[in-house]
Amino acid sequence: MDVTIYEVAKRAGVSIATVSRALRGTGPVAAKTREKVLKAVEELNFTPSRLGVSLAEGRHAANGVVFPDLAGPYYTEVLLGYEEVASELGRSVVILSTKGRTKVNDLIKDLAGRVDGLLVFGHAVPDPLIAELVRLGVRLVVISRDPLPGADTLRSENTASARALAEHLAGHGYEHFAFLGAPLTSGDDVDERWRGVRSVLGGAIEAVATREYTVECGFDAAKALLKDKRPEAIVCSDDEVALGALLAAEELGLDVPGDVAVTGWDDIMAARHARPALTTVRQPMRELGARAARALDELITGVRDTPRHLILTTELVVRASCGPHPQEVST
Amino acid sequence: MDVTIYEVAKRAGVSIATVSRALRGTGPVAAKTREKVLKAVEELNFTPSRLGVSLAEGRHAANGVVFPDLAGPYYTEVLLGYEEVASELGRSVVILSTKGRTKVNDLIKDLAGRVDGLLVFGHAVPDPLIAELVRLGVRLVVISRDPLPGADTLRSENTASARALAEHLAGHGYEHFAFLGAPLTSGDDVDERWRGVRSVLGGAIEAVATREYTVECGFDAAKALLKDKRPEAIVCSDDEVALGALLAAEELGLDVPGDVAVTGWDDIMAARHARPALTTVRQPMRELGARAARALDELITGVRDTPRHLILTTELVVRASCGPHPQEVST
DNA sequence: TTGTATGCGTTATCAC
DNA sequence: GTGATAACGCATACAA
Repeated sequence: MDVTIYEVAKRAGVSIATVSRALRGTGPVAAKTREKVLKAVEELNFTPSRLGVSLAEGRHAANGVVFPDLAGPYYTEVLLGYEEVASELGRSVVILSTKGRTKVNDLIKDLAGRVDGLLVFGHAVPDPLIAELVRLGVRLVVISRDPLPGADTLRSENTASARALAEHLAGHGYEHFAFLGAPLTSGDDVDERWRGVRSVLGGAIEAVATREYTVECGFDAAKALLKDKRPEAIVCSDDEVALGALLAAEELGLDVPGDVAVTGWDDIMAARHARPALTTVRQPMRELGARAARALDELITGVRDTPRHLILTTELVVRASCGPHPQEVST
Repeated sequence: MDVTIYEVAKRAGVSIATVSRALRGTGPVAAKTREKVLKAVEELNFTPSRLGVSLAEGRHAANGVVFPDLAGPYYTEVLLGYEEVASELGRSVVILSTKGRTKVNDLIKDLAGRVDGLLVFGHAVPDPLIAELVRLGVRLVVISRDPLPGADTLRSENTASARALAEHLAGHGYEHFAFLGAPLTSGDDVDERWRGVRSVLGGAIEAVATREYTVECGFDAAKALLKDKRPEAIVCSDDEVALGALLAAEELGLDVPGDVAVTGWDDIMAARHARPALTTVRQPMRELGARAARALDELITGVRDTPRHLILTTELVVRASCGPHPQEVST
């Protein structure tokens, strides 16, 4: 990556304008000339400098993505869907993880300066900074959050699914519930799930915090919870916390769902393989990422310039962990 | 991100050279002048264009990473270690996934054109292309592979660990083994593990292919294997395949390790939580990524210009899945 | 159909 | 201490 368009032009005996035209097919070039150019390109092994192209075109041909962490399948799946579509659209993906990072704002601003648009997970970017980015004209898609002025938002449906899940559990006859996975930040996915189940179960459900949304944290919190008072059913914020809860129950010698029912959220691959198989709400993670990439592309190319707020549908997946069912449902 | 250095200069009543100097602290600037500049910068909300800076500096301040997929904790962990250190060193990370991608070579070349150096996982980049990249002068760190001319390579130790694992299993008295996870490409991690165990177990162990290194594939392959002839111990290429094998055994009503022993590799978080807890070989995934980032930085900055081939040490982690032990080992 | 010249936004080398 | 100005590598109006 050292040879420039000038050397190609000289070797082919043409001007750099002609080389550029021949290579990108913009403007007319005589067949014979084109051949000379291509030959020179071949011989010199020329590849246009990305920097030069970007500077001249006024675009990076790259998208950014900001996430808190990459732990667990959720972020990974969304990221893969995002990268795949971005790549299809000719855009690279620049990543930024914020967890445990100092000077997050600077990092995010720097990132914003090297891409045409940004995908942001939940609260990985502080709200004031989001507002500032919007003000600066940065194309933004925010995932798993309430609608935000100036940016696209994209999420899976939570409230109705949460209600459906709660009603299903109530149908099992349970009367004492716990919601594991604290709804720390309002307006995000977990908060919506919490509100959804509570709107059905009311005072019969109590929120219990986990430090993070991981198997480990779910395990710790569930163990403490189950030792203390024992709810009949634990509604977890996500599958990983739920897997932790299953392990905690086992360690305490409790049967699931016999002694305590457990449910998750997301339907990650491990949910189906858990013992017992996990009742959960399926969320289209891959598609979330893919849609985000397309939405960002629309914003960047200017096909659309008014923000859009999309909600993807989810599906209640009933398996064994929430209790016995007359006719076995397999998924 | 629209205001240029010229507007700042005009507003501050100085030249662009002075603005640049004031901002990056290169060259002398009168205290009073600096203040004027900073004020103008503040008022206009100026941020130097990444493109302009990169073009002038002749560097991208970005690293690339090419992986086949992001499925499972292994790639994710390495990636996080890599991104963390790269970020510390002031470099962004541009990702590229090759799985199911057409025109992989073009994508990789494009990526190479927008970064200062590349981290490559195993065989995510075809060997001929690696050679070409080396020829083009691209700084390269290849992970989990045999040493390669012109590039750094970095991996965890495999052979000795595999031998230790095999000897441990032999110590249990087993006589018929299977290696689950076909060593498809020679010179990579799984191939080394296979050779290592075979060097100890000889004809007593047989290789069985999995389509990929995932729980699903491990499950399928293990089920077929266990239905057919039943080895006393299954040595899996990695923890995910091993988790699949555990599930397969359970589905077939087999006890682990009573009916069949199972071992993994990597020591991902789920290994400790598996039932039974998985005997495995711990590999420092995070550190692998971190080291890769530092190595790349050395290559890019020119601190070092001869390739280095590093091997990180691993640790045999004996848990319950390989059989009963006199004194219980907990990890 | 082709070439010239300018712009893109910086940094850095010189003069002053 | 400061200011012109030449790179950096390309795309593209505009002229020819």
